[in-house]
Parts: sequence; structure tokens; C-alpha cells
Amino acid sequence: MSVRVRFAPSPTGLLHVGALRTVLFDYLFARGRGGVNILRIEDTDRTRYNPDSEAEFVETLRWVGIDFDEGPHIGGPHAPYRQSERKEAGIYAREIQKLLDNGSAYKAFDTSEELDEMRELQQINKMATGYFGGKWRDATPAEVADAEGEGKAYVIRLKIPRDKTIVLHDLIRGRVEWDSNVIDDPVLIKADGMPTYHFAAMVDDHLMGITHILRGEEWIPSAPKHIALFEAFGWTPPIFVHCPVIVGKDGKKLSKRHGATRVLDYAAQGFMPQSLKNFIALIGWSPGEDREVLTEEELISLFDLDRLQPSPGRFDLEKLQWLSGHAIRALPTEELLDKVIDFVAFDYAREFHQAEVSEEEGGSAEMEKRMARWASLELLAARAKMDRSFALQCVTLEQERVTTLADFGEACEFFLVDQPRMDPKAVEKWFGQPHVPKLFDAIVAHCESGQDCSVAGFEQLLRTFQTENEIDKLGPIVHPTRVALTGKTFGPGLFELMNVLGPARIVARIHSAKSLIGLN
RNA sequence: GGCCCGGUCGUCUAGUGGUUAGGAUGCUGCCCUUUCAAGGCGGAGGUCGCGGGUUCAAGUCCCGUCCGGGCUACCA
Repeated sequence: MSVRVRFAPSPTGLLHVGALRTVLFDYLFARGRGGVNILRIEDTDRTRYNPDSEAEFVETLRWVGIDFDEGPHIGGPHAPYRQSERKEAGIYAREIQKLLDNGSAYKAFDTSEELDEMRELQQINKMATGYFGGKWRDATPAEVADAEGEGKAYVIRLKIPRDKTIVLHDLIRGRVEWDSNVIDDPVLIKADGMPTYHFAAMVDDHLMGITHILRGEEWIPSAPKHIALFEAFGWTPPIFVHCPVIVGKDGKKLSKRHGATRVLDYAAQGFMPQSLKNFIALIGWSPGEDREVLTEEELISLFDLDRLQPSPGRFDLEKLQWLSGHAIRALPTEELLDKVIDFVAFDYAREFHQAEVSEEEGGSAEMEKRMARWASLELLAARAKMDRSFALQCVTLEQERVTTLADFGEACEFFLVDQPRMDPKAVEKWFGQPHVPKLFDAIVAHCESGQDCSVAGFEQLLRTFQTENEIDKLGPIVHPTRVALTGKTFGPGLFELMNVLGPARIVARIHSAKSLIGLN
């Protein structure tokens, strides 16, 4: 039987990294087995419905490079793929009738006040809370008819069999069992006629021929209800795969406190999809053989449900950063520049860098940083348009020094502006030495006299200056020059950087450096 | 409270009765070098949550225990 899996988010908000991991596994598993990957929207809760959510899912998944074979956006043999539409099509009404007819579901007319009261009583008596029958599980047809006649609202519940052992065979955790007497009767159809998750998801999984249900481990406690439901229908359940969750640094559920949770925020911060996928896949799964840096193809061919781990994993941003830097270094420079240009054209990245930043994420200081970063990124993209080969040289020189696409703006900034921002500490440290004025003059003279401005030419210039002035190390020559030209004490090789900058910019910068120390 | 899941260096992990418990990240030292990176080579970091058992032999099997997490809605 060929593999059919589904990602079934409920459209209540953003697509976060925890959910991404589940879809990633779906996708990797389906693609590696020549299977089918399905997107289904579980919009059965009208109160929490968010109309922008589905577009967010589709957009995010497209960015990350996870595609589907069937779904609301592309159709398919089991359409519709939105549960609200499936409800309108009468699918759930048809299926629930089967259960009502065979006696495994019943109508319950309890009011929410009555249910609250029941739970309160159960808590006081330290009993398990839940609906274990009430007066409606075994009500006579006459009682039900009366209540319906009075026009009372009702829900339809599943009649969980009593005195049985319900067994879950989970692919990751093995056999898990429950005494059916501790499982309460779940609502299948709400009073408004909408199905609950329990009902809609399982009915759809069966109807759509889903072979493996991949979902978060928070679903384990409701698995017995789902198994009982399949039994009530007489259907064979799919294989359950309860994936471990991703948690924050403190072992608690991932939240804003731990950094970005929205997948698109990682896109906006300049991480490339492949790095994110590589990183996320490695939480809870490993290919063995100590392999970690994997291409898309390797991920797909190596991925296997058998190697999933049961324990929750923490989200380690530093490892993502390493993977990201690694991916950037592996890219041919032409391609890398294109990615940077695309990144600057990416609407959400711009919005992210220009948006208000909440206090817990760093407040106005962080916001200023982001805006500055974005400004320098736009400068780079603009330059690339006018003079691609210049931008390419800048990117090449910074390639091994950055971890995300977003880092290129700041890294390349000194190449792009008229006058770089000077680090006052660097100025103080390196401009005071006695040979510096003479050094600056030598550089200006070299540039103005049209001498060799290749990498080797600049190297020779500075090395000659060193020997002529009997300075025992190259550092005292390189550092002041670097500060004068870039404003910083770190960056690409000086000779390479001078070569890219060219004589005109060098002369201008040396002049302003001189005026900074009162020499002009 | 009840039910369920989990527990190997800080973190991600390899490991399915016999290994000096391996790799990666992070930290750190050295090399390279004009700086910062990158790269190369090292180092520290683990009483495999704890206690019992089974066994010649236990991270691996069994029991107990502790800690962490989840669920306990007409949310998903």
C-alpha cells in the first residue's frame, strides 16, 4: 500500500516551528516513499477561526519548499479539503448517522451549566473529570424523543465501550494501553452541528485513505478515543506516529520568550529554507553514521520513521546558525548574491525589519538594529543592480564571515557608503602611532600616481613601507589602514578589500582619516 | 487529583547485553594569519535521572522511585 500522509493544521494563527517539524516529517516520508502528501484545513472551530491563517500556511510552506499533492489550494480526488466545506457537503452528517444507527453514538442534551456542575462535583470528590454517561448514554428512545420534541440542544457523543482495554500501537512508542473505563465519552458533533476534531479528523483520515497519522505527542491522551471511533465504524485505523515536540531552552513549550516561533520570522532573519529544514529534521531524528549536514535529496532518501526519537527536543538557535553559515559558505558566489537580492525583495523580510519590536524581544534598541540592518541590505541590493560585479566582490569577501543572508548588509556596508562609521575605540588605538601620518601619505601617493592597485600591488606597497621604516611587524601598518578604510578592526583581508575599494575611495577615506587626527 | 508520555556531556544526538560511552554544536587551547572569520589539530565537559534486581557482563532487560512534560473543553 502506498503511503498517504496529511498535514492538518487548524487555521487559528501562524505556522510555528513545532508544526513545521510535523509537516517536514510528513513531506520527507511521503517523498522518500513515492507517497502522497496532503494538506487539509481543520476549520471546525468557528470561534477561533482566522481568515489569514490558511494563506500563511501556504505561503510559509512554499517558502520552506514543502509541497503537497492534494489540498485546498490545488484540489485533488478527495476534495473538498476544508472541513467546513466537507461539513456543508454532508459528509459528517452521513457518517454520524452510521454510528447513531449502530448504537455506538448517542445524543446528549446536557446544558453547559449541567456539565460545569458535574465537573465541579467530580473534582470535589477527586474523581476523574469527564462525561462518563450522565443520564443520556443509556436514555430510552422515548426520553430522547421527548427532549428533541422540546427542541433542546444536543451534542452527539461516542459511546466508549466499558470494561475493555484500548490499545494504541504507536510507531515510536510501541504499545500503549488504557482501561476504557477512564476514557470519557467524547463529543463528536457539537450543538451547532459542527464536528469536533476527534470526529472530523478521524473520518477524513479514513475517507482520504491516510496510512500514517503523524501528529504531536500532545495527542496521545486522545488516541484511545480515536481508536474507539475507528472500532465503532468497523474501520482499520492508520498507523499512529506521535512525534516528540520541540520545546524552548527551559524545557517548556516554545513561546515568544525563546525567540521567534513563527516560521516566517526565520525567513525574515535571513535563514535559508534548506538550513531550517536540515536543522528541524535533526530534532527528534538522526540518520545515524554521525551525519548532520544534509542536502534536500539526502534528507528525503535517508529519512525514516523508525529512527524517530521519543523524547522532546530543545530548539538550539546556535546550531541553526552554524548550519546556516555552513550553507552560505557552500554556495557559489553568483548564486549567493542572487539569494541576497531576492531576500531584500522579500516583503515579509522588509516588514519584519521595519516593524515595532515588543519589549520581550528587545524593544526599541532591537528595532533600531533591525532598521539599520535593513537599510544596509537595501544599499547592497541597489548597488548590485547598478554594478553587479562590485556587489559580487563584496559578497565574496564576506561570505565566510556571516551566518545569515541578513548579515551581508552590515558586513558589506563599508564598501557601499561614502564614509564608513568609525569605531572610536579603534581610532584611538591605531591612529596615534608616529608612523601613521607617513603611512597614510604613502598610500595616497600610491593611489594617486596610478600605480598597481591589484591585491598584490597593495601588498607590495605596505610591505615595502614596512621594511623601509624598519617596523618589525605588519600589524602596525595593516591595522591603522584597515580602520581608516573600514572604520572597524575586523573584516576581510586588507589587500583584497583595498583592491575592491579602488584608489578613488581609498584616497577619500584616507583624507578623512587624516582630518580625524588633525592632519589636514 | 486522575490518566499518559519522556529522562545519554549545557544543547542536538549515536548506541538494541561485552565500546576507553562515539559524533556535532557551544566553550576553550594551538596552528594558519595583517584583524575577524573560515579551515586544520587538540582539550575540558557524561557517576547514561536515582535505587534495587536479572546476568560472567546493563546506557541497553525487569521492578521501584524521583524529576520534567502533556492531557483532563460542545479548542485543536
